[in-house]
Amino acid sequence: MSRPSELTRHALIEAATAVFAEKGYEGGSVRLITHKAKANQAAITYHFGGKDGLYREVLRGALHAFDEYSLIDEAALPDMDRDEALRLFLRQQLIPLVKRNQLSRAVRLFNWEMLKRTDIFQELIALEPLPILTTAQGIVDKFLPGTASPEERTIALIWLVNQAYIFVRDYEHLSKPPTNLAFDEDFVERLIDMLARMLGAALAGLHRPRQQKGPAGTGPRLFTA
Amino acid sequence: MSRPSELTRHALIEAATAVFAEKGYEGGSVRLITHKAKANQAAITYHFGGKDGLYREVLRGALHAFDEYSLIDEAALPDMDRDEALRLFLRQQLIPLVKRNQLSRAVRLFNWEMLKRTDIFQELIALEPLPILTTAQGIVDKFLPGTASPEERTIALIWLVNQAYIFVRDYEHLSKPPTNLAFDEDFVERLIDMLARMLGAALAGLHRPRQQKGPAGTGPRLFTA
DNA sequence: TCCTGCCTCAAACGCGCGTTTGAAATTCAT
DNA sequence: ATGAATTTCAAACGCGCGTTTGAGGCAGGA
Repeated sequence: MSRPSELTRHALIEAATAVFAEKGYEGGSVRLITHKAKANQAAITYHFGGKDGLYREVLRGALHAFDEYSLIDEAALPDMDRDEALRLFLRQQLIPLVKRNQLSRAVRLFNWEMLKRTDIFQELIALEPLPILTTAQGIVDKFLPGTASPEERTIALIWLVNQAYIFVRDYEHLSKPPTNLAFDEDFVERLIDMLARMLGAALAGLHRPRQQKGPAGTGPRLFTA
Repeated sequence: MSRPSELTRHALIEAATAVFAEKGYEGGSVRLITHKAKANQAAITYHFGGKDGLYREVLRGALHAFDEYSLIDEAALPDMDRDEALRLFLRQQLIPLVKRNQLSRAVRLFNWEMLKRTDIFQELIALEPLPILTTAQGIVDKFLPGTASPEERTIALIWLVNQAYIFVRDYEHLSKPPTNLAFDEDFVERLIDMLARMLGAALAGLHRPRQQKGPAGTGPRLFTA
């Protein structure tokens, strides 16, 4: 660890994590990263083989941060109340709005990957499932009955995972006119509460009787025009 | 219109609309656009003052396409059943999944603007409200009682607008492993139905008692886990 | 015919990007 | 201390980007 080479390695990963979390993979330039890390541009190629290798290391660190700092104990999830689990899940995802720590940077990184998937990310999660996804799947399973189709489960999963990211994505837009939302802790608490009620109702509503209005699934095609 | 200059002008706008709808503003290069339009690169600067001017024209066309081809008659909205309005709204937003027409390209353009807001877009909607937003606001108003706070209305609006885009964003990811969703018309119909039920329940659940687990209307009790 | 405004074109400009180069500096084992 | 391996460094390379240049084509009126 004290070997001088490890020093710049660590500084690069640290700087890259901050930059990629803020700007995404494409938006984060090696010039900015090396400047923040007080290192030479060539160091990235030397230590990581290139920008992609550095990003892979950053993603690994983010996955590790989830193991370490996650609000949700994966093992305790099955025994949890489903509304409580939903709230915990939302709180974890909305952390970047009020905190700046390792967990919030990890959430931001995964948020970017939701928007623009990277091959590097794709390969990484092919080996090991993303913690957020397994958690979300667990929550969905608490709401959907065993009779739900795989397709329904998949849609619900994708849907749930994206719910909090709507507000994480770029809250700077929302805090300026015409929206003017103030993202302080009180607001985020209200947001979590409101979202928890909405998402809970949405998921709970899934295995209720369908719309009485008509045969929704096989109804007339309106896409012809 | 038949003046030779109008010909390349129109070809440029046409090509630019397709390119920007597919790749967004930053991702769409003038070289690709001019190649598609069989025009010279300098023509963009000549006719529109630059890439931004061309994009402004594309956005104007998209707004016009909404006026022209929208599935939702803004005037008829207040008298519509709220679930029906929700379904129509979702159908309109999910059109890009199954059709490639002017409306679907407009939806895609606005989808990109949801992800990465452009100054050009920002200025445009400052003058005139976005049709999608007013429609969504109308639907939210159908669900939320007059007693709801402005903050709640705002959050619900932002939330609703983003719901369909989750699936529009990049359905190519979802149609490949490990998701493997087939985006044919039948599937999109089922998706609309499922989302309509979920979002309807979510919005309707908002002006119900808060996280009380008691009231019988809110859903099944959580005796299980 | 000549001129004048409109329009097109190939080429080049300046910039930021990720990466490579080759030598200097530093570290480490012998 | 010495030689080899490791690590840093400033500079440059090649590429794609949006834009500019300046010459040239092409009308229509005097």
